[in-house]
Amino acid sequence: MSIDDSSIPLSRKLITTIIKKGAKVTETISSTVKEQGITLQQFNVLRILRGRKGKAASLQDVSKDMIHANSNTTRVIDKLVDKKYVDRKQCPNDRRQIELTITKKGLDVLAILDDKVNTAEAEITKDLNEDSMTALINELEKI
Amino acid sequence: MSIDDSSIPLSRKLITTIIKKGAKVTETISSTVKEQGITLQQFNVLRILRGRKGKAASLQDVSKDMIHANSNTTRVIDKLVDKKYVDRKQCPNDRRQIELTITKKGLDVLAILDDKVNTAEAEITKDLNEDSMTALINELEKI
DNA sequence: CCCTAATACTTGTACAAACAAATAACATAT
DNA sequence: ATATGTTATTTGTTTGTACAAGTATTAGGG
Repeated sequence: MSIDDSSIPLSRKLITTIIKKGAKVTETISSTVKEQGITLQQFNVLRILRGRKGKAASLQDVSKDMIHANSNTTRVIDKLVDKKYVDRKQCPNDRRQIELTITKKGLDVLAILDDKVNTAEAEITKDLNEDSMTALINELEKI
Repeated sequence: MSIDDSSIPLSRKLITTIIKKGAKVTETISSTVKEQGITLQQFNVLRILRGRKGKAASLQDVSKDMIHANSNTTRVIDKLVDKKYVDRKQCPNDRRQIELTITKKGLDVLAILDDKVNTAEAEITKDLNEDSMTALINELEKI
């Protein structure tokens, strides 16, 4: 029973692997963006806002693309506003909503990080070719 | 440029997928073990100790198999000792070390959770066959 | 209009993780 | 024996996450 791993269901092995690799990748990218003093969550928000190309986003718009979407989104954005990477103002049409836009300063930070993150990502996936990556993505999407 | 995703490197797409799926799987298993009032970290420690089949483990032994191995391991174990799921005593040969063993009560909790976790894991991987899972594990190990 | 419900966001609190420093016990060299 | 360094574990502090409740604004039915 402990001679090999045959007693461990394959699904458990896969799930353990996904959890561990997820944690490893998260930590690698986190430490990369931390060089510019931001967290992975903050980095993701900045990228989401940049992706809107000037169009304002509400808090919900941002939340739904985040990994841990919840009430803490407000506080993640607080930090970005403090750093002047994001502008937040009340939406005139619906005063419950907020309008979020990335600032020039925010874009500058992203520009610096783009290269470093690309490099980190390439390093992580260096032992995989394009076909492997495509296959991995497709299979992981079934989970 | 925004008509399809061709401007996004494949490695980034893969890494985003791994991070998201890792978070999703972590949350699913976490909420399963929470039914018995323990966290995923505590659950992992219990399984590590069970795997030693009576042989005592030091804090380091446990730490090196944990996902977030660090100083907080002490506090994770504190909780398990409080719940009487784990015994902790000083090692007589080297009084710096501690000897950790799982109690009957700890084994009982694991027995209850085994079924539930197996079910959750099977549910997560239900759209994958054995070959896909094996392939996934092998490819993920390259990361 | 007024009341109730729904929506959008914020705040409070408890718990967990990251990072750094501290304590205690042992090992080695003198 | 004593000082020095190393190992094993613990503690302190700050930041991040989960969960629940609160506030403000709008929408819709009478």
